[in-house]
Formats: sequence, structure tokens, C-alpha cells
Amino acid sequence: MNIGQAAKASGVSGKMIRYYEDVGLIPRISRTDSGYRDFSEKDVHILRFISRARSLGFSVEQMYSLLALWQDRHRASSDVKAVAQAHIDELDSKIKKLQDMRETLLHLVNHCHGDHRPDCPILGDLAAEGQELEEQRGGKSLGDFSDKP
Amino acid sequence: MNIGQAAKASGVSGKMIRYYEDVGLIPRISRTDSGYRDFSEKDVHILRFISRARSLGFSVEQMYSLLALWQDRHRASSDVKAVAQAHIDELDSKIKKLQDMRETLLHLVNHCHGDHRPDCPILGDLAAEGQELEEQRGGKSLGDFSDKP
DNA sequence: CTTGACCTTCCAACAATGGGAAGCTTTACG
DNA sequence: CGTAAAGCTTCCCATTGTTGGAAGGTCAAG
Repeated sequence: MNIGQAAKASGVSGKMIRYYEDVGLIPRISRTDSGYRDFSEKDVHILRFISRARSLGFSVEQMYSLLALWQDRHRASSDVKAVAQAHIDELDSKIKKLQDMRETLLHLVNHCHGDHRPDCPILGDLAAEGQELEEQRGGKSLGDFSDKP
Repeated sequence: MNIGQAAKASGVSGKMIRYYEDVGLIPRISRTDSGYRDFSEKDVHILRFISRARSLGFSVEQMYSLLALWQDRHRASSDVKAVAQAHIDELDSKIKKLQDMRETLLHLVNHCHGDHRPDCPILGDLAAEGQELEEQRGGKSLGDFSDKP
């Protein structure tokens, strides 16, 4: 099976297959006499595993562990669970960060009348001086950059 | 004010200040005779704006629009609102994607006994054949890669 | 035997950030 | 004043995962 077929069968693009081979995530694929990659069912099986794990957000780095565990018939499921749990924790913190942003932004958007006038609490908030850093109050003009021109 | 002080005052690292200047997000900072950057209050004000917007997850690309709107005293707040709303939509889709991953993964983790035995539904699921792609059932052995060795 | 679709490798780019080298300037201290 | 430390400059490299393209070899169909 050549790389195009393997890509279609696994859901991993040809480019990425070459990349994974390059960084050693998958073993070197055997070649035909002319140098074309020749994928076995097992190769495709591995690629499908990678495709699914990547779609769950596992990093390539984590894939090394996951693949090693998968291939280790003496693994402890607790090790697998630990990798997965660590990833869930990462996801949780990313989600929380995005939700915090979203909440702040939504609050601002809800207070912006959103019409033809230039007044806007969104810019006002972003431009607010002395919020969490050195304050520099005292009224020097800031040219076109004041939040309420 | 030199770059170190500007960085401290704005919350943007010196590295990133140079980068923003380089890509034209901020105007070229004036220099002293010896070539050191010499930041005005206005420069720092811009940097603080950027710092806040970046912390809300706006991309550098979006910053161009946001800064342009900020500087345009004839802007319509609806334009600002549109940029912010578009960003909220992006955040929503990212959050949803991460939550979907999290849910799937949590389900798997909750079904993994997580002990010394190798059996693991997490690997089992990732290794499952013919789930959303070409199926290739029929029982060829896949060596060490079967989900239940 | 030509054409087009495929494959190969290598190189570059993206976004945003950090690290570091080589070299110059400013500051602080004795 | 002299020297050393700290801070600045530019330039290049690495990161993560993925895509795009160029130059060239190969395969299958007509």
C-alpha cells in the first residue's frame, strides 16, 4: 500500500506520515525497489491509533508514551490511565483559561451598544490606564489613543 | 524610557516589543543617539492595550484591527463589537472542541480500572479497528499491537 | 512513448514566544 | 577615572504541528 492509500485508510495526511516517520514516532516504513513507501496493515493500524489519539488532543510527545504503552504487553493500565488523566488536566486548564477570556469579553460585548457612535466599553477597558500595572495618571494627553475621543 | 522599563510598565516582554515593532503592530519606536529604543508614555499606553487584548486571547492579526479602531476617532462601536464577537465565537468553538475531547477521554478514564493489569479501555478504544474509516476486519494478527494481548 | 498522477526528498512558512551569541552603552562602585 | 556589571542592539535558532511547493523519479493508462 503506498502513502496515498495509507493516508486515506488511516486519516493521517501523507505529509504527516512522513513527519511521524522522521521524528521516530512510527517505525521506518519499508520501501519498494524504487523507494516508494510500502505500508503494511500493521503500519496503517498504528497510524489509525495515532489519528484517534491526536483527535483527542494528545500531543506528539504524549504519543510516544501512548504508543510505547500500547506495544508493551506487560503495561499496567494504571500507567495508561495516568497519561490520559494528565491530558485531561491539561484540557481542563486550557478550557478554564478560554472560558475566563470568554466571560470577560462577553461582559464587555454586552455593554457595548454597537451602533454608529465611537464610544465603546471594549476599547475603554483595553485602554484603561493603571489597571494592574504601574499607574501613570495625571492627565497627559495621549493623542488619538484616549478611550473617549 | 528604555525597553526594560517599558516592558515592566506594559507587561509585554522586551522580546515581544521588538517583535511587534518588527511586524508593524506598533509604530517604530524612536531611538537615542546610541540606538537604544526610547519609549514615550504613548508607546507604553499602546503596549498596555496590546497586553490586555492579548490576555483576552486576541491574535496579533486581530490586534491590527483593534488598534486601528482604537486610533480611529470616527469608528463605529459596532465595528469593535463585531471584532470582539467574532473572537468570542472563536473561543466558543475552541472551548467546545476541548470539552468534547475531555468528555470522551473522561469516559474512557472512568472505565479504566487503572491497576497493574494491562487491560485498558483507553488503548482499546484508540486501537479499535474500523471505527470511522475503511474497515479491514478479518482477523490478521497485528502482533504486539492488539488491544488485548 | 507520452501524459498525468503519483511518489521521493528537501526547504520554507505559519504564530507567538523564548533562548542565546556577539558586540556596544550606560551605570555604579571603588 | 577605570573597570565591571547590567542592559541594550541585531541576528539567528528552536519550538509545535501542519501545509505548501520545487525538483526530480516512477508508474499506469492511453
